[in-house]
Amino acid sequence: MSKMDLDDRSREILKAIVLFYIKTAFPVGSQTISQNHDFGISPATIRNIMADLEEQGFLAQPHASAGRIPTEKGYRFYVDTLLNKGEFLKDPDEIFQQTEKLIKREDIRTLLQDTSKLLSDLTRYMAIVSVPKFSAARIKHIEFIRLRKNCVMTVSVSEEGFIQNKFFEVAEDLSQSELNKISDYLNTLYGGMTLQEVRWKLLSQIQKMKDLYDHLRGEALELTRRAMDSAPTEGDLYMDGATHILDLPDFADFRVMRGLLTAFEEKTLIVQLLDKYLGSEGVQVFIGAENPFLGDHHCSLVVSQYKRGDQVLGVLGVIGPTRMEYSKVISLVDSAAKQVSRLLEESS
Amino acid sequence: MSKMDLDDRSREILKAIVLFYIKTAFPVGSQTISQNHDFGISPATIRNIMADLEEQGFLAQPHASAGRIPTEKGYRFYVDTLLNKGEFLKDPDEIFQQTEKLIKREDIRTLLQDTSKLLSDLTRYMAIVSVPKFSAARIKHIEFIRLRKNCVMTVSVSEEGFIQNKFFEVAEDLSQSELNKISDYLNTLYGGMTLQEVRWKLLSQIQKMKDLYDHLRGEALELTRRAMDSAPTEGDLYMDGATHILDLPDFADFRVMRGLLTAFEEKTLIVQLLDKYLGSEGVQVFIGAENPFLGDHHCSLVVSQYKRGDQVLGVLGVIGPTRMEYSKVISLVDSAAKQVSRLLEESS
DNA sequence: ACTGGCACTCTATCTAGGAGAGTGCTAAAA
DNA sequence: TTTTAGCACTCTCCTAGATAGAGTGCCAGT
Repeated sequence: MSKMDLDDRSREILKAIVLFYIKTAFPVGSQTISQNHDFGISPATIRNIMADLEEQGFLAQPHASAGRIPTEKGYRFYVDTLLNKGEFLKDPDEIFQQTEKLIKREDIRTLLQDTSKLLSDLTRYMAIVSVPKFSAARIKHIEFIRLRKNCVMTVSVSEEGFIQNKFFEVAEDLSQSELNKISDYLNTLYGGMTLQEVRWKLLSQIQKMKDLYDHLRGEALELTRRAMDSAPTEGDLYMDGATHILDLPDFADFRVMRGLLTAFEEKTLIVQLLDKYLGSEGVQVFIGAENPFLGDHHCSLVVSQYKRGDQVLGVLGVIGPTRMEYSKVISLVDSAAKQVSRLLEESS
Repeated sequence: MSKMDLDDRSREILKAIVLFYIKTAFPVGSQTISQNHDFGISPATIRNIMADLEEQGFLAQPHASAGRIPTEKGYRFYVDTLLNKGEFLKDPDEIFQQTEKLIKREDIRTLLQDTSKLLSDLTRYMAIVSVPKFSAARIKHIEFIRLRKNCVMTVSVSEEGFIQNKFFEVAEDLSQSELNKISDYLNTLYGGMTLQEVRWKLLSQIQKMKDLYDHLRGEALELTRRAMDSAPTEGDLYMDGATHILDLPDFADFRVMRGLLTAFEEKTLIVQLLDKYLGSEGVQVFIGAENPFLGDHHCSLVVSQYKRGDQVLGVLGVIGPTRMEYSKVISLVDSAAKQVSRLLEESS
């Protein structure tokens, strides 16, 4: 057979090894395979095939006289071609419908947070859910509130129901009714645009400024500029189930576990990387070194985008050891992404 | 000497043992003490004193022929009477002023979150900061926003600048201008009251209802009721530096560490217990089993309240092993609480 | 092309023994 | 009466060696 093309029997055996290792976390020997499956061949033959698979890079031995474990290439082959539809969870969506009631939909952030918790509980791995960048969201409503003398707060609400708020000091004290006027004006003028668009429009269309100036007091202009200005909360991240990974034998090595957890203390970096590497539609699987930020931690990443209409809002997914129950996790992540999208879409 | 009254020399030795153990995490032997201090007595004498201290419950031996380690009672005595003012950090406040710039004060939640991060970075233990219960906060502003057909969102802002938001479906579609009227009415009528007070007033003063009914459409009443109704976000909790505890030799026992971390996955429980056990003013220290929720985890808790005016808003503090650098942590927590209070107070 | 047999390798586990640290006790010294 | 030196004892930790077990690779036979 050609170097990269495996015959059926080799595939079956590779699959058996991957599945067994996923289940037990122990290196798999030829005898184990022969006992648990009825391939009709002896352990010796299996040994030969295993040696071939190792030569081609799908398997590896932890040490010379141990069983085989899958390499990252092995997992990749398993996920890409060995994992067929029938092996996904029968009804992941049903699970989500059962647990839908758990999700308090009073608040979108709560929805995302609950989804994160749910994913980690169901998979027993670590779940992540990214919170959309606010600056890309369409503004539904903007409001200025006078907190106290010379101190004003703005609250912006996006069409999806996300909220951003911001404080600032102003030189001249503005009354609440004056602030209301500014709010009203902005809402009619800029409603439905993204923060970025508003900012751009505000800065470029100077002639509009005159118009604004006529309606409002001078400070209002400055106030508006500052409301739009400065980096707003760029994507945040929810994480759950970090303690699950303490239970995994894969992370028995203290340093690996620690490295993994500290990597996640810098959430913003993770969000940026997620943004960058998540191009295509649907569930994506990154195995081991394929993902840049969990590189040396023997981790895999299963993620999918969630969206509203055709706008991608954020990503959600699961992080676990490379030795992960891919079939289960992939279907759960897929299902969760669809569920969140559906809830955001609902009656839009 | 009486059973509970230690003479000066015993105190000095107890203190030396506590300090040494805090520094090294190894059981302290009589020779170690005699070498590192010049008490002018021989190891044998120290041994006798140590035996006395053990009998009185201040020290314990991990096993029969090992050095001594402090018991919880030992730590308690150290914190209460052996730790004198001079040993606190010289200028904890200076540290905070240096790092004050780190704190983006655009958002109160961010202030609290940054404080939590700062505390954990400075102490290298785990930091917690509780977010005030919203229902007890005075409402500064309430706003209804029409998100889409039959779906309304309310945003409430407290005087301190905390935000709560909530979605709900309404039977009849209300326009934004109608919602604005409701907002205006509620703001004039109920501004400055707590959510609890508003709810109570709304339910009890039925005659007021008539008034409200005259001003607004029928659904508005229902809307208002629902805005005030249902458990709002009861105190949340920020945590930082959980990974620090992975570095501590005290938590080398996997189960202890795991238990500790999972205890914190249920944040709400911790918040409730904090509320309950935090009576008095200033910094409080709970050592080992003295605190109910970290009981068997060899943990101590150093917490203080932060407030605005004379209203206690929440608590902040540090969780670490019983073998904790109390002098440093106590001054940092004290300083942090004062700093947060000051920032909340500022120009109020 | 497959299989059984066999020698070999490597790990994990158990045990024994020795080094080291620290204690408690006793008897002598202050 | 208090402190000290000496000493036997105990317990942990580390190391080394021996053993069992699992799994492999290879070879010769089917």
